[in-house]
Amino acid sequence: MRRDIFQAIADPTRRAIIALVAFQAMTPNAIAENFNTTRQAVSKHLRILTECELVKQEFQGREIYYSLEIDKMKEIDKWLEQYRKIWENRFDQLDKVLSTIKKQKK
Amino acid sequence: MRRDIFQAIADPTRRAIIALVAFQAMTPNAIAENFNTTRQAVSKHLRILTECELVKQEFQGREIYYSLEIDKMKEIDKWLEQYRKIWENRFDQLDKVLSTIKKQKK
DNA sequence: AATTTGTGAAACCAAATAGTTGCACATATA
DNA sequence: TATATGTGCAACTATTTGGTTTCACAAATT
Repeated sequence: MRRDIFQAIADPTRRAIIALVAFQAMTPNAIAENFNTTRQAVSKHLRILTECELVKQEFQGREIYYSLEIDKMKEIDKWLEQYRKIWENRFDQLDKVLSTIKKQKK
Repeated sequence: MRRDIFQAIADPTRRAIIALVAFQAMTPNAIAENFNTTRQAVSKHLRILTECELVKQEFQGREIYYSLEIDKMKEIDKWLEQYRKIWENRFDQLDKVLSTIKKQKK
């Protein structure tokens, strides 16, 4: 069970759950109402998301509220960082090209 | 075969391939040298990456050079956007708290 | 022309995945 | 106290996944 964050967000249902609990903490039942699957299936997704700390649990009596652990999302951002540099560099190069064209016009 | 970009980056070998071809275009054989799997396994990963347009092929005789399609990476960035807003907002709120504390000190 | 090299694809396999049903159990509510 | 409710977990299943081996075939090289 290699439960890394990339594998966690690979499943579309899990991404939808993430989107739901990003705005407000929700119970498994409330979350499950939004999908065509059983509550147990959602529960399994929540377990995976909890295991890799993408969501956190808050116990309130017999209810469990799940909410997004936003810090963990930054790890994806961190991974993207190196590639963002690449596409920003390309923009820099485009800028150079554009400024060269402007100079030629003058 | 639902081949979306999130599923593509879920596999660690594929992320490693992405990292390799980000810097320079490489042939399947050259890529495979970096892993403990067969060339054919790498070929399958390349097929998946090509299918969801994360890498592009450049044919040169009988060799095929693979390189990163950086634009596609932006889709992940786009998905992260909504969550980036959240963590940036939280920073704003932290800023408010900090400035309130500073005021109280005065 | 014969051989080597670079590649993709098909057939097969073990493991992982996402789902289901059925359960256990603690907490509310009557 | 008896019942209803909210939840997680185990067992099972069909499908997907990542890997291997074997092959086909075109492009280079001899």
